[in-house]
Amino acid sequence: MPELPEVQVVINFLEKEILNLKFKEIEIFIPKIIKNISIKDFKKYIIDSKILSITRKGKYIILNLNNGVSWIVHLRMEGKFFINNKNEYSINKHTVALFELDNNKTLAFEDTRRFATFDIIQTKNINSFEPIKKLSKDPIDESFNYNDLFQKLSKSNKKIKTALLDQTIISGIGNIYVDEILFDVKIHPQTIAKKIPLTQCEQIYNSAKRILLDSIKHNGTTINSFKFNGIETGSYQNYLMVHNKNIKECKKCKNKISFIKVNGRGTFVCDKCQKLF
DNA sequence: CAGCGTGTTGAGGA
DNA sequence: TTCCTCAACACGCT
Repeated sequence: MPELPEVQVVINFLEKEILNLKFKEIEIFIPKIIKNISIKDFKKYIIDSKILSITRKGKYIILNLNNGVSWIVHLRMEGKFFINNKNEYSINKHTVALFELDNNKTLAFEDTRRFATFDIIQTKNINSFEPIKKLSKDPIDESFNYNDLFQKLSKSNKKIKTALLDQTIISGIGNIYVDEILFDVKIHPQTIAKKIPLTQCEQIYNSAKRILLDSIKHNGTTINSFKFNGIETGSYQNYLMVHNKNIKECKKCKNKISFIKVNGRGTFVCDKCQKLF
């Protein structure tokens, strides 16, 4: 499900539903999701704590609690939250965890492929938590600077698509939006990153920002599984220009859209519109 | 039945 | 050492 827009939509939903509530009982069905702490301590830190704020770093969701601790969630491929009235959620084989809240509702977490992660860290140490420490800024961050992006890309021998998926170069972008961004700026995904000039880096930044914000406005993209209760399913899939197997020809030049592999990732590209540098 | 996938990491190679 | 690639993670869908 999740790249930056989908993660932000999940956060917007959670903010509306669970801000200022307290966690009560917790059941963990798939223990391996909790990475850096025991189940016992995970429960100890979360039970009876109040959710003060929910923030995002790249694709990480960070729930800040009133005991100085933060619960960090990464949805990876298929992590999903569900909010229900108490006793109305039915536990199934994909249920990872079930949290009882102090307003007679429950927060459930499901993950079909079991790649999602939970971590617990002191809020003041969030930025030294290794996976977050390594993240670069995302394109909707006000302080994002495309000169910095240019500096990083100009040192990289990776293909531009691979570089833009590297969360230490720029965060928040995944396999769908990277294809959309590169189509928008007319750059072929196999272009070597260091060959891209500053002016194109500025365009990449502008496109990325516009596309990600636009997608958030449409509640994200639903290809297979991005849906959860309490919010209408995203609709940005209707606005995608290339990354969708139903798009057979280029919306700009009518050329056939190619499907290639770039570093093992399925990639949609218009060979006519997108220039290889 | 085989192949594929919206993400990330660690092992192994250059 | 540093940079890069690719398999692995786990499971449902085509």
